[in-house]
Amino acid sequence: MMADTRGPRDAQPTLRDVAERAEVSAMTVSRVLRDDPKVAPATAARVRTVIAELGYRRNEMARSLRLGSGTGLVGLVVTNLANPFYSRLALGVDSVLAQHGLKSVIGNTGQDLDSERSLVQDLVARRVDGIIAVPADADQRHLAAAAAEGVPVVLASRPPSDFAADCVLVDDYGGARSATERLLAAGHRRIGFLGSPPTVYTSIERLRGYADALADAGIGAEPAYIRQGQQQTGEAARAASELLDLPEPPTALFCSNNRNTIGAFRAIRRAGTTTALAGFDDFELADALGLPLTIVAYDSDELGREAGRLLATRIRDGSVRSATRRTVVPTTLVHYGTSGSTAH
Amino acid sequence: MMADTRGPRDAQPTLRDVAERAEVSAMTVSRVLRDDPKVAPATAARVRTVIAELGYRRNEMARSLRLGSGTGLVGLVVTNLANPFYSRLALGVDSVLAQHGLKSVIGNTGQDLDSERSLVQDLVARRVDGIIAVPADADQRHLAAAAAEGVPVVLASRPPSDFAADCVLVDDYGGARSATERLLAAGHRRIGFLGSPPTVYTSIERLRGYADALADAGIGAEPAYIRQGQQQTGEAARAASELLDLPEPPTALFCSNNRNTIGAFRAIRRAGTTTALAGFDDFELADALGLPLTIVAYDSDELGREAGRLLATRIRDGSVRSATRRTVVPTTLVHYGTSGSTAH
DNA sequence: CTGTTAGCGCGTTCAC
DNA sequence: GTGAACGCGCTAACAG
Repeated sequence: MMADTRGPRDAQPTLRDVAERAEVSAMTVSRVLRDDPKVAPATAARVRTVIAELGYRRNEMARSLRLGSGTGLVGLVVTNLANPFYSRLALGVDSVLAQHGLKSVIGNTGQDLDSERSLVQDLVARRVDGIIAVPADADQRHLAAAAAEGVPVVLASRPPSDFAADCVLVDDYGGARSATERLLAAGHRRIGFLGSPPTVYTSIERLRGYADALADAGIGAEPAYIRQGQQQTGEAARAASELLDLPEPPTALFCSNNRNTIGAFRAIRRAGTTTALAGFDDFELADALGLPLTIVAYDSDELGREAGRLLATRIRDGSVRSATRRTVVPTTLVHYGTSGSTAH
Repeated sequence: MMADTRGPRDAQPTLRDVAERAEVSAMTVSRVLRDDPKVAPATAARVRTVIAELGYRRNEMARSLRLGSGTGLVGLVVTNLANPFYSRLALGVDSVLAQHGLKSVIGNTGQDLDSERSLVQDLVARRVDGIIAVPADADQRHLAAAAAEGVPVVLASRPPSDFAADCVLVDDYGGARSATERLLAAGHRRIGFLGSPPTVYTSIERLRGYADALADAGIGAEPAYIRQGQQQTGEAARAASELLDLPEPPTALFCSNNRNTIGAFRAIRRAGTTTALAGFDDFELADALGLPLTIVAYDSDELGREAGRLLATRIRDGSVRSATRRTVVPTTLVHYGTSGSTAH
């Protein structure tokens, strides 16, 4: 017999509260909210007055439950929102989803597979209308399960493994390859590689692009020049320093993401060498480092927008099982010099 | 007589589906889910098997509707997620909320009051358990309305106007003041100010700190040295250039946020002057610009975490009407030189 | 034009 | 131990 602890004005009013006060049935209020023309103007006006007086707001959750329609919520699972790349992606996703009346529930996994798993399960339990994810790992069984239960899944930046889903990728291979080719064209023969853990798809592809470019130039990839696993700029700087300290150090470095590029930049500046630098992912102030820098750039907003579009289409069409689509966002090679920049 | 368009395996199974297949009542399944000990072990085992077979997941939305408990969702309203400041804030919020079993629904307003308004209304309609917002404007009636309806509101970075709410602020005044004092101590007498629009609280406070520091040094604030309204680095650079082109240009610039600091940096480098630079908000690579730089730094993650804590407390205690709390996050003055950095 | 009945998926109360 | 009834807030279908 616990008394209701909420004060009378604490609880948000329900449709019934409005109905009683307006002296009509709940149905009539419901119709007014739906702008159903079959309500007498006078009645509708009275109901609207009461709605305003009470500050009534329809409970969208209850509504979606009744309608069997979706919740209007989309899960967005990223590895690290603090990375500008992912925040831009999130922004792109959000901008497109907003146009479709969808809101994004964001979740940060910190590259941790367990977090990702429980996050996805929670999103499914909350009955999101779809999920956009940047999977942390090749183990994507939780995402596959969600997809199997009829929740549309779109992957960003990394492809699905062992299940079918739409995805938006970056031209990892091509971008890495052309950046490396540029270094080769500049006469470099000893080119180092710095990248994130080799379990990540993007890292694998970018390494492949790098290695193929070298191979085409008749240069075998030198394992001693390849350092993988650095996630933060600090680790990256250390790895770069190790390469620069080699008896026969590389004369150029290619970095598979902006964490590594920034780390490498710091190492080069400290070492005082003239090592050439190229990297994947653009970043702010890349033009202001006072070092020539070749960057593989791409539009991460667009990556998000495209993911949003793919998902919105799935949701609208309810086409859970139609053919899977894959989009690849192109890359551009940008050269930042010691003064200004030139797109290429 | 429209047939159900969903295939049999499309829909997520309900508690009843589990009950039928396990040949028990819905109630028993419900009990198993709640780990109610009053279920025969054998029955429980059978139910659990079916749950696994069907991949059943409880509908959290329906559950929260029935329980009258919250939705477990929190609205997070920011002005620009692409700004690292806000993405870190979001991350901080999310990390704390996650510990309380809450998820954040994110919304980006792009500093647009109308978007903010509709966003907040939508969040309330979705029955979020609370809202954390970085309000775009002094007009916060929509937030006040939400609070009045019993939805806990916490403001970050800017204080509530015309209503009561918890908030987490940065020491805008003190930070700006000490940075300006530092420039004064270095001998500067003509110090320019670059800031965002004067409608924003943080901008007002930071200007005040700047002006008071000057006043204490017996220097009147010179209107010609004050440029407000720049939101992006491009505009900021132009404004800075205008100051540098003055017949008697300032010998130092203080910038009220990192957009303006970066813009000013570019202008100074282009002009080739030795203008001293100080700014609010730390940013990556601030140490690598090859220019002495004084930065008012603070922990934006912590700002988010504190906001999350305040909100979580409100939600847990249901203390919608207890006294309002205000936290101020301290700032630190950091000096980046042409080689390395020193905290101060 | 308006109200009544029924039920979305779930959980509480109270019987058996 | 288990189940039937009832209701959370809302709305489609069917009366009147």
